[in-house]
Amino acid sequence: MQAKYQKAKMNSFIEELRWRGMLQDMTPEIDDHLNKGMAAAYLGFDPTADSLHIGHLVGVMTLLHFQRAGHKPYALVGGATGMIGDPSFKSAERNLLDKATLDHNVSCIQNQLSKFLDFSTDSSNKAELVNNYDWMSQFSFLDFIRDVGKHITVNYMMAKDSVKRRLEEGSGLSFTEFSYQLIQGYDFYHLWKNKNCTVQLGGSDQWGNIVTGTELIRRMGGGSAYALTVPLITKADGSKFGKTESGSVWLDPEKTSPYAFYQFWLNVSDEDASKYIRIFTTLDRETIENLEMSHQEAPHLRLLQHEIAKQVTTMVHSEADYLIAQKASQILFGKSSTEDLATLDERTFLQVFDGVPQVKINKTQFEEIETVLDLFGEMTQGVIFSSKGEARKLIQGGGLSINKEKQTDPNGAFTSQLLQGKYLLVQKGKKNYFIVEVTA
RNA sequence: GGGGGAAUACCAAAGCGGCCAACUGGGACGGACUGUAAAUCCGUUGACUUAUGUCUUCACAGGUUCGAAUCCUGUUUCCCCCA
Repeated sequence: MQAKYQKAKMNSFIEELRWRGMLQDMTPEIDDHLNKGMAAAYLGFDPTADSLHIGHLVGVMTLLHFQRAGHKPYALVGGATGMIGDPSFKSAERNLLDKATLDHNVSCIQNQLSKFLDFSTDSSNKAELVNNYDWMSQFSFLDFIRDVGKHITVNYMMAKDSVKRRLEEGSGLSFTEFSYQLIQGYDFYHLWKNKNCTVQLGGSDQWGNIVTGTELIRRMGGGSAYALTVPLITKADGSKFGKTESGSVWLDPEKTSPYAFYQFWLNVSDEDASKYIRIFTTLDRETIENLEMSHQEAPHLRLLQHEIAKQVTTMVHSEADYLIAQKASQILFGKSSTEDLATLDERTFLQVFDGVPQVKINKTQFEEIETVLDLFGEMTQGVIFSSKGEARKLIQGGGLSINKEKQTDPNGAFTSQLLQGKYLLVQKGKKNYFIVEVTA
């Protein structure tokens, strides 16, 4: 009875990915293999920055589903491969990072990963973190060339799409990047040999590298291993997923505030929402399908977006951060008043307006302000408006608010009070915010 | 090398010597509407303490004229045709 249940559960991994639209490709006998019992799989993360961004979340979710199906996930952070640079679908040779930066990045990323998977010591399928620098750094070049390089032909390596493309474009490819697939392939072999890791998961751009790994395992160890890839995330309008005007959406709250993170998901388009809720949340199929039906009935409520934003923000940050972000969003975008704005504490206020342009003025200047327009003269040095005329026009057009209060008369008396005793929130149009900080 | 044409605001593109800070379209920004969306409608788009006012602008430098984006001369750049 127990065995039967286990079996159904194991198999569910592929089924799970399939209905979530997270299955791009897999090697033939993988489902039989997973049905036999607990298997181990790994998925690699490139330490190109000191934080993961939401693109990496797809890999994280893949590992998470794998673990939930009763298997053992390894999250590999590429301390060694990061030194080489993966040429897959990159148009140009990459810059190399120095060792110190890489070390820093590796530890930051490991730290982030530890949040998502179950690393507790009592379960047999607990997640583990590995770093390929641990085994690659001791490998001498001669040994590597003899023991690994001998098993794979250059013809085979050049046939890979990722390499072929670079050769055809004529942009060239250094030997360093060319050898990347061998290193990654060897990682797979190493984990297979020492950790009984038989599956490698990855984005569809990793297919070539993963297959080099299964090939190495076959030739060097006479064993079999499997590959499974997930599709690259796309957006309905064709633009790149995971980018905003201000750059990548990071998981590190220092780089992308929880509020901005929450906003990113809230602003997902209707076309993408169904896809993303399957990929980025662990909600079950029934719940998602019900939400979709409700969404179709009342699209303006954007239930899907709200749910994605809630789930993902809570998972990546915390419930408290989610609640703050939600409250801040209501204040900023709902019908709110100066009083609502004043209820935000300073920390939240600064978090919400993280990255918003700021101008400092001193107390004397502040006291000299008589009309609304005075604030936008030399005092704020063209940060908010390039000229007073521009400010005047916008005010007359009804597009300026201070502390959420619409200003309609440029020459009217300036009556706004400071928030937290030192801030003024200037809103130019709907989404352009500026903070004026009054210093002592 | 010879001949012809063009240079106007973010882009495109109008512009009888006075009524030109310069038609119009796009873009951008703002407002209304809305779902922090799309579509639509409206407004702004040289600067100035908003004034039916002043100043600086139509490749650059000069000139004609009471008055020049508009006419003349030179310079630069671009396009086309002939070699």
